[in-house]
Amino acid sequence: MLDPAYIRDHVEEVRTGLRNRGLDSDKALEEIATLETARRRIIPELEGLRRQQNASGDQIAQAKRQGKDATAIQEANKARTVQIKQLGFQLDSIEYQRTSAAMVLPNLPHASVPVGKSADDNVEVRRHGEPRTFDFQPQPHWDLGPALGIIDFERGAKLAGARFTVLSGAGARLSRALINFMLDLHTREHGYREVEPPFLVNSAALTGTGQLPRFEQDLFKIAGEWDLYLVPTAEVPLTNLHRGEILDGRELPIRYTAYTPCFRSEAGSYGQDVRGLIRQHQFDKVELVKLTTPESSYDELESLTANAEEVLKRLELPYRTMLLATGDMGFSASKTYDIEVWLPSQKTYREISSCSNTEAFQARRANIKFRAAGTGRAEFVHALNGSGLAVGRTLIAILENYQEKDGSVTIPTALRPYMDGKERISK
RNA sequence: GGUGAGGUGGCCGAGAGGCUGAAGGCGGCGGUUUGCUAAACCGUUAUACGGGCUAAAACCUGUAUCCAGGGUUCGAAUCCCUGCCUCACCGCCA
Repeated sequence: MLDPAYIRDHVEEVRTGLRNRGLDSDKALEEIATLETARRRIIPELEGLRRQQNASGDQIAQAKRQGKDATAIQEANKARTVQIKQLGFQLDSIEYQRTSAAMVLPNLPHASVPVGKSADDNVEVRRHGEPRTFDFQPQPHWDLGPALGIIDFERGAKLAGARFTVLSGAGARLSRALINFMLDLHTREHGYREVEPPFLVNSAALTGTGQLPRFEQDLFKIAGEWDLYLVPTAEVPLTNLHRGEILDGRELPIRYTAYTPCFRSEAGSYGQDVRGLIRQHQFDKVELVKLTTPESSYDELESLTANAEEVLKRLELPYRTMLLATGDMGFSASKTYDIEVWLPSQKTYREISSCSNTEAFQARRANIKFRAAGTGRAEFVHALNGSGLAVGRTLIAILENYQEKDGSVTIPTALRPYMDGKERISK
């Protein structure tokens, strides 16, 4: 959430930032500014009344102790109590409206983010590895996988419907190997603490990271009287671990990694990536989350992105890293790098990780603060997140990039210790 | 699912209508002492939102906050209702 007080005092700056994201927010900003002003008119009035009430309350107490009559003061207070209650409800209503309006606005882009309408305006910042040249026609994974008997789309559909898939045999094993490989890398070498969170989260957590209230249609909600949703990403439980806390500044940065399945309804994505494992209702992901100070958050974004890229380097998969333009960024992000892996069958780079600095946007929603060394004021942390990596898409990339003419797939060297030393998947 | 007991500051724990932002202890921070460490002693120690002062802070001041939301009352941490959560026991169960 953007700070309503900041919006009031910097309407033009906020308007420009949101316009760069392709959003016409004039009405919303005006509403927030107006509500904020109204709020600051009511607060002193209300507090003045309460102050009088407190003072005469003391008078009553004193009179009673001395055995005097205090009926007159009591009567005056009675009237004022009604007034205070009414004004209090009015203030609650204004604050509710103000927060509701602010909650649906996305984050402001960082100054280093290229202004642009769409993914076409994203900027490539680096590229690693050479796409392999094939002396045969490389197959897409949706042909390779079923042919090897390790991916079963039909049976996935039988069990749960479209966009659900069964991995079996070496496919299931490869997926588990990838999860372990990624978690080991991030915990042993990159300093992240491994977490196994709940795979269901409540609405408060989803509000903290920004999925709610605006994107409920993208989530799977548990039926019945439960306030629970399937996690769309481990970013939600990991970032919310410290919701409502004030952290010791000396503990920062805090780095968490978790493997979770992720569940997304993919509402409105009909027709996109209908084939294969690219876009599923359920997929596995190893996530990276950092909570840090405002001073260090952009350095931490660079290292977090590098941590995710390292997975691809070790797996010897060609990728490029894109700096997203203002129009292509997610709701909560101030700045985002997408890592895209080469897919030979599509002859293109496809997103396999998205690494973002949300600055104080999520921290304000989730109320996560820190206090600099010992004393000092509590202020909002900066929260970062990134995929490290999406497991299903990594599996696709391995199948497609490491395929051989006979339809078998070589297992990347780095992964072999996790596959009982196996070098190849074949029929 | 049933029954019972509870939710007070970073933690433990008192308070049972006004004198309580809240005793006491622990922890944290600052200091005294010390060759260093420990111990001891002294001081200090919540958050949010307003107002004042300010370049900005510091600071001063007000209001709110004892799980949350309602209610009773001139006045609620304290009484009543609802919800949420925790613990214990029973049942069921990986």
